Formats: sequence, C-alpha cells, structure tokens
Amino acid sequence: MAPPPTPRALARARTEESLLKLAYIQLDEGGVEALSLRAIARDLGIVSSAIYRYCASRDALITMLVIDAYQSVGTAVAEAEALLPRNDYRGRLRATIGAIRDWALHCPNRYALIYGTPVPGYRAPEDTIAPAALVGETVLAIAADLHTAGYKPAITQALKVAAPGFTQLANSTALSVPQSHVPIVVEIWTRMFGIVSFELFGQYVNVVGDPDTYYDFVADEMARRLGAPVR
Amino acid sequence: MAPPPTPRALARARTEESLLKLAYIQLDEGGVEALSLRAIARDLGIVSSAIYRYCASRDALITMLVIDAYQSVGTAVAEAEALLPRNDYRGRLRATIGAIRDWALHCPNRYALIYGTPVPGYRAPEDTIAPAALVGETVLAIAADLHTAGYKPAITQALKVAAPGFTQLANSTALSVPQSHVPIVVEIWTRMFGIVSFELFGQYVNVVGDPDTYYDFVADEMARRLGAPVR
DNA sequence: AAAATACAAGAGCGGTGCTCACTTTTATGA
DNA sequence: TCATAAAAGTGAGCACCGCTCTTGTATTTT
Repeated sequence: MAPPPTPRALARARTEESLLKLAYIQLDEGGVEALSLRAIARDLGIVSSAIYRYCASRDALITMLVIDAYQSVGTAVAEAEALLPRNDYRGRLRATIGAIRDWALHCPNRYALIYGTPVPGYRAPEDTIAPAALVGETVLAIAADLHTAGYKPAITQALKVAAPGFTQLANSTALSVPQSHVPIVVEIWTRMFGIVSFELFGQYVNVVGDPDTYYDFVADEMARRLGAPVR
Repeated sequence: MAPPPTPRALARARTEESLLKLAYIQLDEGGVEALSLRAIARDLGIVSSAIYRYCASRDALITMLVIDAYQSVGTAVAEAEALLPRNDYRGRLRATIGAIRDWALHCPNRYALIYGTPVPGYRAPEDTIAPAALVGETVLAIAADLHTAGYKPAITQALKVAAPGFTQLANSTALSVPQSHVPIVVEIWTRMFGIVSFELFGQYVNVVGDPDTYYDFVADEMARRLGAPVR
C-alpha cells in the first residue's frame, strides 16, 4: 500500500523537520515575535522565498507550534498524573498543576503561545480544539474517580451552568461525572492555568513569596473543592 | 510658581496627547502588534524619525499604555464595587469580577496587553507595580470588611504562604486582614483574572455555554471561600 | 544679540512577510 | 525511453518596520 518514499519525499520530510526544529529554537529563545520565516530560511540554507514551499505563511507556522504545544503539555500532565495512586486524589491534582507549572517554566514561550494573548489576527483553527482539551480531560478523570469512589463536592446550589465541551468530553470518554459537577471541573481547570499564568506572566512578582508552598496550598484547596479527603 | 507655558510647550503637550490617542486606536484595532511608531508619525503629519522626539522607543510607548490600562481597569473595578452596600459581600465580589470582565470585553486588546503574554523583551518597569495592585486592593478590602464583620473563611490548615505584596498592601492601607487570610485573597484575585483571561483568550469556546451564569456561579464560590454569607 | 536648546527633515541601515516570474531538478506515464 | 508535468529553488521586488545620524530651522534662554 505504502509506496517506497522517493528521495524527494525524504528530502522534504527532512526539511520540514528541520524547519520545525529551527522554529522551536526561535520560539524558545525569543517568543512568538522572534519567529522569522526569513531567518529560518537562512538557517535552512535556502533563499527566503523558498520557505513558502514548506510553510504557507507565518500564521500557518504558528498554528503548527500551537498544536504541538497543546499536545506537549497535555502529555506531560497525563504522564505526571499517572504516576500517582488512583486514590490519592489530592496528589493527582497536585501533580497535574505541578506538571503544568514545570512544563511552563521549562518552555515559557510555548506556554505563552497557547495560554497567553492569542496572536493577533490569528484565529485558532479547528485542529487546535482537540489537543487543547487534554488537560481538562485529566481533571475530569480525577473528578470522575472521586465520584465513583463516593466522594461528593459541596454543591450548595443547583446552578445550571452549561459546559457543553466538558459534558461532551465526559460522555465520549465514558467518564462518570454527574452534570452538576462539571462546572466545578471547569472551575478547577481554569484555576490551574490562572495560577500558572499569573506566576509566569509576572503578576506574582512581589506578591507570592514562596511559589512551592503556594502551589501546595491551592492544590489542597482544589482537592477540598472536589470533595476529596485531605490529609 | 508655574511659569506661563511657552507656545512650544503647548504644542508638545498637544502632540503628546494626539500620540497617545493614536496609539490607543492602533492598540484597540489591532493589538500590540499593530502598534507602529511610523504609522503614528504618519497620522501625526510628521516624518517618521521625528516621532522619537516624543517617544524614546516602541517599548516606551507600550509602557505608557500598560500603566494607563492598569489604572483604567483598577478604576473601573473600584467604581463598580463601590456601588454596592458594604455588607453585600457576594455582590461586591460579583461586581468586581463583573467589572473586570466588562472592561476586558470592552477593550480586549488593552486587557491582553496587561494580563496576556508579556510583550517580548519587555520587562515591566517599576512604574507598573503600583497601578497593577489596584484590583487586588479591592479584593483585599472585601476580605477585610468580612473579617471586621466577624465572618471567617474555612481555614483548614495553617499553611504559611508568604504573600509579601498583599501583606504590605494590607498594612499600608490599614485594612485589617489577618495574615492567614492573605493567601486566600491572592487565590481569589488570581481566579478572577484566570476566568476572564480564559473567556477572552478563547479557552471557553465550546466549553462554557453561558458565561453569565458561570460568572454568577464562580462569584458565589468566591464568596463562600471567603466565608461570606451566601443567599 | 548670541548661544543653547528643541524640533523637524531626509537619507539610510538592516530587518520583516510575501509575491511573482523564472530556472532547475525530480518523478511519472505514454 | 523520453517527453511532460509537478515540485523545489532562485532572485528581484514591494511595502512595511524600528531606529540612527546628519543637517537645517525655529524657539528659548542667557
């Protein structure tokens, strides 16, 4: 079925790979703004106009990086969270936010790319939706396990908050989370990135003196919020 | 004491004002990326190099806009929150996050400027610290009033989270908030911007179906978190 | 009135994204 | 096998950007 790849196809694959690698170097070193197709072409040993054989536009390049970044952080989170015993709910939450944080500190510009200001004029294409849901899925799984184990969050009112995406996710992944818990999951999911963003974007400078302790603090709060037993 | 302003000084003041006005138009219409000193010079009827008489660099321009934006949102929040009865804590929290949200939706690019990705290479100068604290001050005041009124948040553990900035703020403004409540204030303050950022930056697309209800929901949660009586 | 200061102009440097006409290389089907 | 089509690469060019530097002019200040 698969015909042997022609030399040209191989060369293209190599070039595309190098292109992405160079793009990441630029991104990591100087943020989105530093992304320059001309510079990539130069490093690729190619004339500036030839780069458009491999990349329709600067925005297209950014989209590739966005998707890749979502997958990267999603995987990092899933792996970190998977290391903990399933019934250590607080630990799993701590691992989740900790993995987000570590990933973000490790490649801040990639984090900013997906959780910071959307790049101007750039509308996220459909392709980014699925990978963007990865971390939410992890949180949802923790909530589902809690529910299965019989732990209940303190739902003090029956506010019907429509959360179509997460509800759909819960259904499609066969995670058993009651409808009424979904907004809480959205809340927790939001809080995780809110905290990491504030730390990374400098809002915590002179505000939070000891981030590690603070992360422990908020992880406990999240666990409590979801009804998990806390040490 | 004030010598009569010379014609030249008047002209300069006028030019500086127009410059800022034009900068805001660019910012509002196209985001930070659209900020172009050359374009401003053009609109100002001035040659491109002459703009540097009024603005040391593009970064300097951005700094002006950043400070102004912090003050703008801080004022909007303070005014909205001031309208509510002092003992309607839940309402005050709702008004605070609501004002942030309204302001952000009204001028999304200004919001992104201060709460989104820090602009590349740009380090926030000292001048931005004070105005950046305005919203935090409002939240702190609500917490202080709650404390004075005898309401207590559920502090379940004596986690010592250093929050120098807020603590200092509490002292300097003579707001009576016990040390142990400060991390909770930081948490609430973070949550507010986390939610607005997620909405504004598109993370809630296909996730939160009804933002208004969701904001009501989270405001209740914040009130409860701070120990306020909820309807 | 003279000297110092502020403002404006214009040319220029090196950089960007992107297009277009063109040549060269590679793959494929008659 | 060989012509033809498709893909890759070239180089010139357009319109923009931030920023610098020199030169000339207008306004203040001494």
